[in-house]
Amino acid sequence: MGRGRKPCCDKNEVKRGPWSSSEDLKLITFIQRYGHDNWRALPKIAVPTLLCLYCSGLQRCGKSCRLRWINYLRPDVKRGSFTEEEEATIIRLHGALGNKWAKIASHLPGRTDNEIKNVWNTHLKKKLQPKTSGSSDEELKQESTITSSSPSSSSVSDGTPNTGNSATASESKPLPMQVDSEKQVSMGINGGITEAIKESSSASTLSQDPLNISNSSELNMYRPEEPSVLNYMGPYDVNNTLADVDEKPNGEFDIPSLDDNDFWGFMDSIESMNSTERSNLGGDYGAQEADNNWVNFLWNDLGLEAKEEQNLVPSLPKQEPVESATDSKPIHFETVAKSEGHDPNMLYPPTWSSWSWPYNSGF
DNA sequence: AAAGACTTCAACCGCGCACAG
DNA sequence: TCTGTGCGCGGTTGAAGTCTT
Repeated sequence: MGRGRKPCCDKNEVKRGPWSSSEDLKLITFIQRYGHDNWRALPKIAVPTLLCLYCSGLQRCGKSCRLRWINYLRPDVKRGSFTEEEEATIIRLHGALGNKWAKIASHLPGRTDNEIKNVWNTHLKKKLQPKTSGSSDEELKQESTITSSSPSSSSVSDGTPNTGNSATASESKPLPMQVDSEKQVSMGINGGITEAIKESSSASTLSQDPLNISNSSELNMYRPEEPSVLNYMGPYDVNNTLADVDEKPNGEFDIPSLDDNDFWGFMDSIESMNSTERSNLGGDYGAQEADNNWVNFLWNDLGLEAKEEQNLVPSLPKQEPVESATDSKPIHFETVAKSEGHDPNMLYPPTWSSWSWPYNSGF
């Protein structure tokens, strides 16, 4: 043997397994800053910048970064259970295409091939099994009714497959980091926000964007209630740590430099807290809800937002030379005042429409 | 309450394809 | 044409969660 493909990265050098919140944060800040034209190079860009005494940097294989981004982190990924309509579409397309998960996914905006593959293997295959083996005419008829009534069937036959990535404005807009409402509610870090979201998005949580809000009374509803990372009283001195996140008079925030050990240590500490520690905080800190903490922290607690009118993210240079490990630059975000009466103490959640997604490669 | 079985799904792996030099 | 490189895809794995006994 011996002549196989060269492995994309040295397994001894890259980290594997589940992603931590801070790794997610590092990945997304880098993608926002540099894009993802070259997945394999991404960790190489990231590592010298991120390498510091405390945190080991984004020591992930580019492939792993890509997977994490596509399947979990990208803003238009739709999470939560599949609707009956989506399931019917999968069944129909699987019948036509077979295990072409990526193709099937292209007809289901916001759904990833991996997710569809999982759903097929865990639910749909079993669901269909009794039908295919000993299916009665009644059952078959029922199935064909479901599939033929699927509104998305036209998009299949018209020969213009939806890429599934563009999330056109007329379609149901996915939330930034959308998760299903039940999961949202149990997420620890900003239970207040997510409770409000759940209440406000009564029947169709997926068809409307609960964060796309326009007046100040609605904004008030989304202010994080206690406990929040902003008043966290755990083992870290959060007040000191968060003092690094300077709010400027115009509503801008600077995320601390990536070699800011206090800040990143704090981020790491949140995810590493055990359930007892979380419950000691007195809030809705579920034992397994550490993932996405950074999402809530950034998007909701800090209210970060790309500047739509100035096209902030695309205007950043694709790559800036990093001269040395100590030459890291702060990742800088800006928030947008929602109105003239912008209250600097108010925490503004982002809206999907304020995201201007800069990358051509399918997003 | 505990142990084992089962389920779920994020992540990994290796391959094929496209493309550049 | 050949070779190397990178990306995307589909199959598979295994940790964690849930259910059953």
